[in-house]
Amino acid sequence: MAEMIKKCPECGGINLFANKEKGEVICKDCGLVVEDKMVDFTQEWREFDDDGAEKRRRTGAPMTYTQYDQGLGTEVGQKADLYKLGGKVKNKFFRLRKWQYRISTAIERNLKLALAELKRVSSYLKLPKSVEEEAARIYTQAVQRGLVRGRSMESVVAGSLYAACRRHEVPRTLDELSEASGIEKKEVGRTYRFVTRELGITILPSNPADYIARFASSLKLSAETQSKAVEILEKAQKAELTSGRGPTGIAAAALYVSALIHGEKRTQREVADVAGVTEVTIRNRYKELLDKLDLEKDIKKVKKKKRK
DNA sequence: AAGACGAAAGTGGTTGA
DNA sequence: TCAACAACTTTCGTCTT
Repeated sequence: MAEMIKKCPECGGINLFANKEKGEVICKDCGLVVEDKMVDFTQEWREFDDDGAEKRRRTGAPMTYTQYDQGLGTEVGQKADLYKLGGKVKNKFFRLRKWQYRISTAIERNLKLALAELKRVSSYLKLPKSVEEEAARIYTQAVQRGLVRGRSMESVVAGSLYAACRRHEVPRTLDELSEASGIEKKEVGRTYRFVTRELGITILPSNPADYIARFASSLKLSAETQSKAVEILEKAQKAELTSGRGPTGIAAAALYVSALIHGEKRTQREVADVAGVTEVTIRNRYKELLDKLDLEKDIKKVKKKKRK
């Protein structure tokens, strides 16, 4: 692409994220899909002979997981075909058809409802389409594996969405998902863990830097403050202050310090609220940051400036 | 008076026997 | 399966601006 889009037309955010795999550019602040036509023209296979080419080429209706039957459908035997068959075989096919019908309607009815719910929550959170698709895929798998049994459909939807967000590095906090779906935070977390474990979905621990952009914009902090916060985060990671800690807490603390240094002071309360952690957590992380990264001088500088 | 700080007790989840 | 444990929260009292 000759020219990169620098700002999100929706919210003016500068934190755009190019996901080549999905062919999209996403604004991490508001989730808007800024550009979805990053077409990859290269062919990912080579053709040696007609046979191989036949197998690898694909055409057909596009498949999507946000349709309950993925845009495809299977029915056992068409009626017209069945009457051509003899007695025994015909009976067998009728039995199969009946079972197919029973199983598929049960699953499909559930899926239809669930996907409607999924779309609702997803649009409430302004999640990009790619995340919605992923979540739908995860949910479909969960249903097929019978993981919904004993759990409410809504909580599994929320869990799937959360997992999809994490995989696409479009982080939403558990609190936000909880609010959007009306499911308790604990429950969302529980089903999230359950579903990812059962389906063997590996999720990289979320990077605190991913949260900075969104927190900063809801606190109306400047771009310098934001990049300083990311800088602090990097140092913190090298000092091994980040492992084992909640990423939102770290992100919040880094942002708080960075705001102090740039004279854009926000109270711990304010930062804590947007990050969905408590002031105490911010204080703890904040203290650690000061201890290990000697940022004291930076803060003192600001204080001196103020006195003048 | 509001915000920052710190101690203490409680919660939910992970881990290791 | 249970107890120890770490991270985080809630609550509350004290200090600072």
